[in-house]
Amino acid sequence: MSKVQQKTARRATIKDVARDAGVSVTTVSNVLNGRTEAMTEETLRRIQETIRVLNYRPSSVARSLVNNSTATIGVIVAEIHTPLFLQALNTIEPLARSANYNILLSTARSHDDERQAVNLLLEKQVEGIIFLCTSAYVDDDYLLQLPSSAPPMALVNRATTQDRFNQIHLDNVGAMLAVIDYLVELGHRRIAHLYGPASRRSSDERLRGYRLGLKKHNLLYRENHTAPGDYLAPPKASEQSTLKLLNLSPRPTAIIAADDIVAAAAMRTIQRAGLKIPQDITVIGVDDHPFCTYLNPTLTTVQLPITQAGEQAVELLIAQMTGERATSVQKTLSCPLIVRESSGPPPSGSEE
Amino acid sequence: MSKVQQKTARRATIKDVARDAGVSVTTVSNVLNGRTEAMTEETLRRIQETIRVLNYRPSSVARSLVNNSTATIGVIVAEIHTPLFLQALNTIEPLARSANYNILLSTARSHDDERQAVNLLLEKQVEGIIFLCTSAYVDDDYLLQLPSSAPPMALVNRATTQDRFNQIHLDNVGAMLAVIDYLVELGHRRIAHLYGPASRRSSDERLRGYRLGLKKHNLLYRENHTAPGDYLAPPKASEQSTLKLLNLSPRPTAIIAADDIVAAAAMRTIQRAGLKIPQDITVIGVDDHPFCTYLNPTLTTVQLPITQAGEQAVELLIAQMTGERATSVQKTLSCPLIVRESSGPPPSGSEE
DNA sequence: TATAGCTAGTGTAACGTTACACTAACTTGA
DNA sequence: TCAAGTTAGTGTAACGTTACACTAGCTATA
Repeated sequence: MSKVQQKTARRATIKDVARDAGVSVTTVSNVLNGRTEAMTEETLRRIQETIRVLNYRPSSVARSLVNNSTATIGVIVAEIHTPLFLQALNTIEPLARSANYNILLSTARSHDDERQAVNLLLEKQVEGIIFLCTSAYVDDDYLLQLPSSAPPMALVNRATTQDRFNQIHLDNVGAMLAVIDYLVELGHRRIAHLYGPASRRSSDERLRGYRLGLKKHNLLYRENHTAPGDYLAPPKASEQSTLKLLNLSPRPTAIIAADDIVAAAAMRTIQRAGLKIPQDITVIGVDDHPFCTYLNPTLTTVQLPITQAGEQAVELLIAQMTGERATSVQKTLSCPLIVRESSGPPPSGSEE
Repeated sequence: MSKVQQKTARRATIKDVARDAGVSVTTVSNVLNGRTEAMTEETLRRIQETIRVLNYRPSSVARSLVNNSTATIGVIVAEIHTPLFLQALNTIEPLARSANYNILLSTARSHDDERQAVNLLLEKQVEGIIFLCTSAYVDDDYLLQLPSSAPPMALVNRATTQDRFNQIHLDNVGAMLAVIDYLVELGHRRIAHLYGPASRRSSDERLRGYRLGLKKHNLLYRENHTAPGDYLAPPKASEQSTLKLLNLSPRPTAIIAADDIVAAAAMRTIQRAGLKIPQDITVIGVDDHPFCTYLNPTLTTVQLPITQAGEQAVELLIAQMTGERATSVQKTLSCPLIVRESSGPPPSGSEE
């Protein structure tokens, strides 16, 4: 048996190509970078053939060093309880790739994790960082201390005090206002809210939107119409909160859940209590998980446009990285209400 | 106003640190790499202080070039219709990071996309590639042509003819056998199957497991007990297939869906036809999406251990990259049945 | 007091590529 | 015929780091 191929061959370099093709490295480099105007067909052909034979691929590490650019965007995904943020990568990556950027991915479960991830990405010389974040209350101490040589950043749904960063927020307050408008329009007067975990900024914002919405329509905010709907906790908690609401007399005619998971728990509890959705009670979620359309009835919900936010983050970053725009941008995306089967008018005779 | 800080400062390099600390670059490099034995406290302190002041971070690009190692693993996610594959990143990334590897992410929607992603990752000099894949029938032409300098690869759920790659497969046949065993044990005799899209290898494997299971228990394979349950198509198709099964007389007492999404569509169809799950009919899914526990009733399903597969892929790659193991490994993971509320004994009097 | 050995460093090639300044050989035209 | 211009290249510093070979200055010992 002839040992035709070595176990682990050394990667071919531009020098190997130059030597085998009988030209200088500069000429090969010119071919690699499309500068082929002043070049004989024969030379071009010979170089291309040599590249093919040696299975040569330029080292982007070396390129990065000399060009001082890695063509890489770092993405930190800090929210893992919902797949929405990871799924935004399905849009972010192709978009970045079409602009010739790669995605270096980090996940973060804690503030320290995030900090470590940022340091790692900075060492890797990424040219931009996207935070796909929890709206947890985290401070941004270390973000503020970043050197001026730090690349542009885009924070999706992440709290910060600085407008030196691009920021894309979700209009949680406005979304709740729209939900209440919708419910009142349908005739609901007793609207309950299963509020999210205290650790999330979004929980407060939605609760605020809920209260503002009630006020707007001259409805009383009742303490006992709210109960915890912690999507980070086992569903048991949300089920108990739902039961508590169902036992009120008069019963609320609509429940706005903290998110779709809590809404699903509420739906099960309601159905097991022998009530019909939406005939007896309306349920509305938040997130617009894909599974909303698989529930029975399908779930009316507030859509969180994370994918859209991710897209915009990429575009904002690329505009800054290419020098097309110098300043950072802050924007707030509205969250549309997606009406499905779980919402409808309150049962007749439900007036107080 | 004094111009204390430039708008975009140049990144500090090891030379800047050496100059400011009054030592050679070698000494700084020694500090960076923990070789501080032969060093006075004073020198060490001065260097560390200078690093802090200049906000210096070593360039991993330069390190990669000289060390000929990027400490990066490429991950290609080729399955985007289900979040399971992307969610595996929640495990893969921390695991890789704890071994000091970064994740360079690519998504792939087509064979060409995948090919392009591989080329990109090779240029980026990743030290290993993980395919988190569709089980679509794709050929592996270009994989076979990769040079011997290509890094180790781990294919999760991806077809290939070569055992030069690490491979982790899912035991679809065994899973279906186990489901049928379970159903027969409960007393079911008329078991239907909503089979997956023809483009997926897993669809065939599960159909084969279905037929083998029936045979094992001396049950007749009936053509009309199978119908398409294409999770890539709109749910309408699955609903119609379910209706077709419900209209059979005698009716099947159990339906095994192609995946959880199809199972959810089947459940809705069944419930709207006025039948109860599992009292009138059992429904079983495949995937174990998180939403299985939010359905009403909660869905009995076959768990696809993608996360576990991802973990093992990382471990296999790292073992090869560190030279701990030279050969590739092929393994098949079993897919456990997760029994929840949607399955139970057939209705009494359902014997033929 | 010569020298071997130690301590705390230093100097520089090399990694693979690109940018920039250069040039040999040919062509053109007055 | 020769200067100027063009064509098709070449040669090398530089990017930021590490590895490796080197050394100045001190101490201990015979």
